[in-house]
Amino acid sequence: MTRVLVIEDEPAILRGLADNLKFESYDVLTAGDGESGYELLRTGRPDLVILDLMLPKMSGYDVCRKARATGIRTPIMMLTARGEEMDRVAGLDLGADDYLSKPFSLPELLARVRALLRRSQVDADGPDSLLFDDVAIEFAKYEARRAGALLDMTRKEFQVLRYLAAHSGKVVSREELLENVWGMEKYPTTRTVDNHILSLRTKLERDPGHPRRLLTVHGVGYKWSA
Amino acid sequence: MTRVLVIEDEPAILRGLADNLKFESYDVLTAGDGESGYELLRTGRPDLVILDLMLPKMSGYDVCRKARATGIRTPIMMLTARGEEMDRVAGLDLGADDYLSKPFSLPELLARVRALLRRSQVDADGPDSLLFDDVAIEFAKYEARRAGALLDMTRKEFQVLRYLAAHSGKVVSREELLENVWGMEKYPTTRTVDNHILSLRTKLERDPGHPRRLLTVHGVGYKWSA
DNA sequence: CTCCGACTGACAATTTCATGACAAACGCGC
DNA sequence: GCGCGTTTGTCATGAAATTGTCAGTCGGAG
Repeated sequence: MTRVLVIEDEPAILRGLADNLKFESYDVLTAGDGESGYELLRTGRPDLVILDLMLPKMSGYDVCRKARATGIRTPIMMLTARGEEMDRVAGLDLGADDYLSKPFSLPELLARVRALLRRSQVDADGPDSLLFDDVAIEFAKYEARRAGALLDMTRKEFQVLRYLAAHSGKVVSREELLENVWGMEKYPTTRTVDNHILSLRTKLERDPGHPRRLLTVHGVGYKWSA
Repeated sequence: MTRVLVIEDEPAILRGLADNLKFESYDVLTAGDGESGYELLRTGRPDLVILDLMLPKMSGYDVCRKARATGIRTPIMMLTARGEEMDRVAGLDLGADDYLSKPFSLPELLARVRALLRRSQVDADGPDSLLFDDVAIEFAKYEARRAGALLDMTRKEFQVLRYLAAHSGKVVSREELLENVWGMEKYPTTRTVDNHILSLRTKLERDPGHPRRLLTVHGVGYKWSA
């Protein structure tokens, strides 16, 4: 069963969310403050977290940041109180995956929960690390080394590489990459994908001009060759 | 060509959508109310429907429900007006595949349209792999090996081969191939088909001069012999 | 304000595709 | 078996589509 962790200090809202999620047949964990919430996030193996911004002991921001810093990639939906001037972008950059302002409509929250879960299922099966040639990559740490030396790779590059590696061998179209790595709210051109492939190649391939790992399949897309 | 049906009563929006979809080289059908929209949905063979919720004569809900009830599985993207208290859950249960709230960003709509279309095309006919003689083919990887060695095959070759193998034993006319592999809007010469058969034979047959897999049926077409 | 990553657009390089010509093979009637 | 019209095999070539690459812009984070 899918497990959802709700971290929220207002008992009425916490209760309402928990009941409704249970009714939708999710397994529900709850926490009333940031610290215990973070503990449950670490230990309870939730598939998704609904995280209030204003919390006792540790703020939602901090929970989110700390989780991401330690490699936890569980999808997080942030809740902000009415009138709170949440900087959506800042929140998303902390690693939250979606965000909703109170008061929210319950059906909308449930729809977003489903959407997040659906999306996370796609890239959840990505590998935690990659080893090939003289390269070692740890996705949790966003760290890549080549012959021991740190490579300067960007977030997007990690994401693109991880998605390709998650579907090792299978050809992935540019559209599929855009949809799953960038998300539907963004809409760069397919040319953008090529650029990231290009930079990945120059960093990872032995001979970037004749790639052996990040392969082009003309007219279709790219594929990762393990 | 991919055909999109837009059912929307506000002329400005209808026009805008139609123009932009045409610019993206879709074939566009339009309807201004629910009833005529439903008729076009039944008779126009669209590949996707963009459906406004509030419509004269028959609501978007009803169009969607009626379509699903009669076995029409065309992907449907629903549009909801700003401030409308749309119950997304109810909408989803009616069988809509995606939603967007007005005002929406055009690029996002187009991205979602592409995503929906791609998903609906995933279950294209044909086997996932082929094994015969000393050849092994995996279509998802666009990879063909002969005695272990990679063959350099093009996208069209994979597509043609897959279609023939999907109808193993049955004779397939050139016209049928052109329609199903190239698409109805393209119309190359039947000579083009022969060329692809030729290259497939030189790559896959033990003795390309005396094919045993890709057989010619004089005056009719080709067939795959498993 | 400055830097860096992300994105765009242009152009070049490459790959694939379609066409047409001609030769070869086929089917059929004699 | 022979001749003839039709269909298919084969190849070279140019067109078209796709991708590689780079420089420059934009916007947000520090």
